[in-house]
Amino acid sequence: MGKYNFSEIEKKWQENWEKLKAFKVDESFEKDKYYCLEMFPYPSGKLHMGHVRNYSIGDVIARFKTMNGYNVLHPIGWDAFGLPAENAAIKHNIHPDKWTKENISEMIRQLKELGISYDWDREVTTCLPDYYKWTQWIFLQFYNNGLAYRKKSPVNWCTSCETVLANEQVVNHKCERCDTIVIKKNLEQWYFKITDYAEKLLADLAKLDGWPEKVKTMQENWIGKSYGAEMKFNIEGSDKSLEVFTTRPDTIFGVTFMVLAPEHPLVKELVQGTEYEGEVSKFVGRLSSMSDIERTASNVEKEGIFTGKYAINPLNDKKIPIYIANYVLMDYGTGAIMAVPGHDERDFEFAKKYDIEIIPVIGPEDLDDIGNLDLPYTESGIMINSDRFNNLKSSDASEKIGEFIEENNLGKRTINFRLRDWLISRQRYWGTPIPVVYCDKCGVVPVPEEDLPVLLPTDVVFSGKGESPLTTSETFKNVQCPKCGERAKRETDTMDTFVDSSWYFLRYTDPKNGNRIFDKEKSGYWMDVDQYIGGVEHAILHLLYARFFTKFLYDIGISPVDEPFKNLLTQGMLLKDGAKMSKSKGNIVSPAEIISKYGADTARLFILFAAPPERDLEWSDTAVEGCYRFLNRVWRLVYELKEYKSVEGLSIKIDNKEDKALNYAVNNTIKRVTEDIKERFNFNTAISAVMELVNETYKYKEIDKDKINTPLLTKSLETILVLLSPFAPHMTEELWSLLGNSTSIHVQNWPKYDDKALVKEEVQIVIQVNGKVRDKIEVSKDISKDEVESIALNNDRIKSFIDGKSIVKFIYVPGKLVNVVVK
RNA sequence: GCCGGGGUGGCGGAACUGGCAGACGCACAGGACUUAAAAUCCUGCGGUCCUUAAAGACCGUACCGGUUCGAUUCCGGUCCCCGGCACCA
Repeated sequence: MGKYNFSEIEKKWQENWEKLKAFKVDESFEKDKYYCLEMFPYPSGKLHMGHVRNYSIGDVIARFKTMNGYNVLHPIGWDAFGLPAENAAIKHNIHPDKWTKENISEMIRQLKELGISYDWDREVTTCLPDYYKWTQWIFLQFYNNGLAYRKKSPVNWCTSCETVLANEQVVNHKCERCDTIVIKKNLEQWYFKITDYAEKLLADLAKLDGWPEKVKTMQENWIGKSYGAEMKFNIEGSDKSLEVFTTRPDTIFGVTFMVLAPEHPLVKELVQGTEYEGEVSKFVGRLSSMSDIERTASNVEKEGIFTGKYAINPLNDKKIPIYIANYVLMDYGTGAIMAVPGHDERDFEFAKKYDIEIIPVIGPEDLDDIGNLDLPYTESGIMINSDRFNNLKSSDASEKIGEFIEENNLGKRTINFRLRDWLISRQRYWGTPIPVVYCDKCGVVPVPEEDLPVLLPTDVVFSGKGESPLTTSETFKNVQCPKCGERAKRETDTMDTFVDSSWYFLRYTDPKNGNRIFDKEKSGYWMDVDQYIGGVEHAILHLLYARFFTKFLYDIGISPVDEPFKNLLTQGMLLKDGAKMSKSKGNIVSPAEIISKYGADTARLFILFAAPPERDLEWSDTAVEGCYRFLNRVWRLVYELKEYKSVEGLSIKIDNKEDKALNYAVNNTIKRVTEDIKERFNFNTAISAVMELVNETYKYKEIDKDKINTPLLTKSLETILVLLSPFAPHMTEELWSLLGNSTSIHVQNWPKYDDKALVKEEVQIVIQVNGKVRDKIEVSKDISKDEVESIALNNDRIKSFIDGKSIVKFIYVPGKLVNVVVK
């Protein structure tokens, strides 16, 4: 008998699929489309198990949809700009371009080894000019619409590497490369105005029924919408005033002090020339030299300093001291707060420490004595000490006070978001150049569309220090102003790589288009992405940015949809020995190792069988072995029985008990596998179901040789192979052709089950007494309640349990169980 | 602190709409085949008790309580684990 030689089989079919372009997309637009997308990888050079899981999940879905008659777009590409390439350049003296391209070809090889059904003609690579030209084009659209702007603002800075770091390159407040604590530095940088879309990004989360609740909640929290009021507090003895934002206008009569962030622009002015100036600037200086980690660690004690100045509460003209303190953040709200120690934990702690007055203004409804109120009281309740608003419910008071301040021009009701604008400048070489020129005469001049792409130069020096390596390229830096033709300087920063990945799914719809970002008809046909699959670590950044881009491109008439991803599946992490697989922990299992030992089909099968896709997956070497054994078992079964392959079109006749059982199993398995894949993505139970059918078929072949129903047996074998084909594409293809089929198993129609085969004449009914199973009986499926009742009550075993007791109730769930309730 | 997910045999997990808890697989044990081993095939496999045995009884889905004829599933409360956010005014 032929042995299951996985390495030979896998190689053979991979070459075959490649030659035939087996998974090339049909662009006729006639069939219903299905766009199945896995998050494209960074080309690190090596696939890890997380990739294998990601692409295996996507591949099963893509193949399943194809077999169900959909025109499936299943592309792959490379998120190819980024820091590791530049680090390699510094460390190994290899150009990022070369390093990246070598990694890509290595990863292509590994992906092909896994047998994923990609259309390799639609590859997208973000570091190639034919892609980043359009990234730059999008930048210009943002710029022209006022959504790309420059601003000076504090950014993450590593003092050792002498460069700006992206948020994602700051791990635990430290530089991921050298572990130096990151500080803030004031730099002029480019931003995308994502805050203009805060409201839409939040509201449209409600449309995303196919997204996990978890991801939506994370985005909601990240956007952080809060309703409140903005109010002006005049400063005593000054024509200046302080603006504050509060979500609790109802507490305004309890304001006993104000606090400014140390970076607040008015701080200097408030203390200038006063006895407080020295101490205050010392305090501010000390805080600004602190790293984020020192300043914002959760257990840091509140500390502050009095400015010597007072503000006036606009509602009761009360004079309140102005402080500066570490716990107020410049980048939320207005950078200044009205402090209500009676009803806010933080203000309370501060007031206690600096001995500031505390006035309660809200109490619980059943409060008898204000003296008994436990402060700080942060709940809602009934207003006290609040002049004409006394005795109102605090929620109503919020409204009333909001109206009052608007009527009296003291402020306005407003909404605040936590979301900040997106800083996209990076002092990096290996990224998309920002298409902008600075001219002494004309100022900021965008590069005209017809001059795109602004190409990355190659004559640069990688020192790993200081400014962008692009500043070392004279040919790049020095240009003519596109407007006036005078000498000008090119922007030498590149864009955050998250910009590149924010629109790649749109480019897949028309990846080769040289004239436009993508064809309208094509993107209209393919978008939106029906199923997006990736790690939950992208829940906020990538998925929020991609939504932002899509909405913007929709608004300017480019994107056909305003939400990119209809359904999102976030896969769980891979664990080994209870910990996340990671290089630093040394608990990595390499896909290459598993593939060479057991083959890609086993690797795929295990990773889908061991846990449902959303859950974390614990690696088990012995369980991998088990999956390998299962594939061998299927191999032997089909190999041994291949001579039974029946003549096409022969109808299946079922007449004995064994045939009926196998026929039931075949149809039931089709039903279960179909539902498990289609409705729940529960690949683990789908695979279990196929295993059961394999077991059944093994049993069946042990009956008398002359009793074997050849067409039925063939049907069973073919069903096993077809149902298993999305999971183990190589082995099933080999066995399929061994059974004499001339077309690929992967173009077969997904099997349909026969309802009639699933009807059992005899059903098993469980008999319970008081909810406990006491016996099981076989009865006709159409049996009436009265008949069941009489059978149950005359059953000897049941009799012994109801003997001497009276029957209170008789419950019959048709086809399932009866429950005799006795007392 | 807030938000999300989870807690079921020795292990991964199943039970989809309130109806037989533990499918399928792993590990383990016993047996068949074999000179032997591997592979393969068969059998057993939640706990306690009882019995010569067949069988049977009771307990059991983190914990406590509730609803129900019936709860892993629904409700109230408690504990623990994992993930995200966090001085957000």
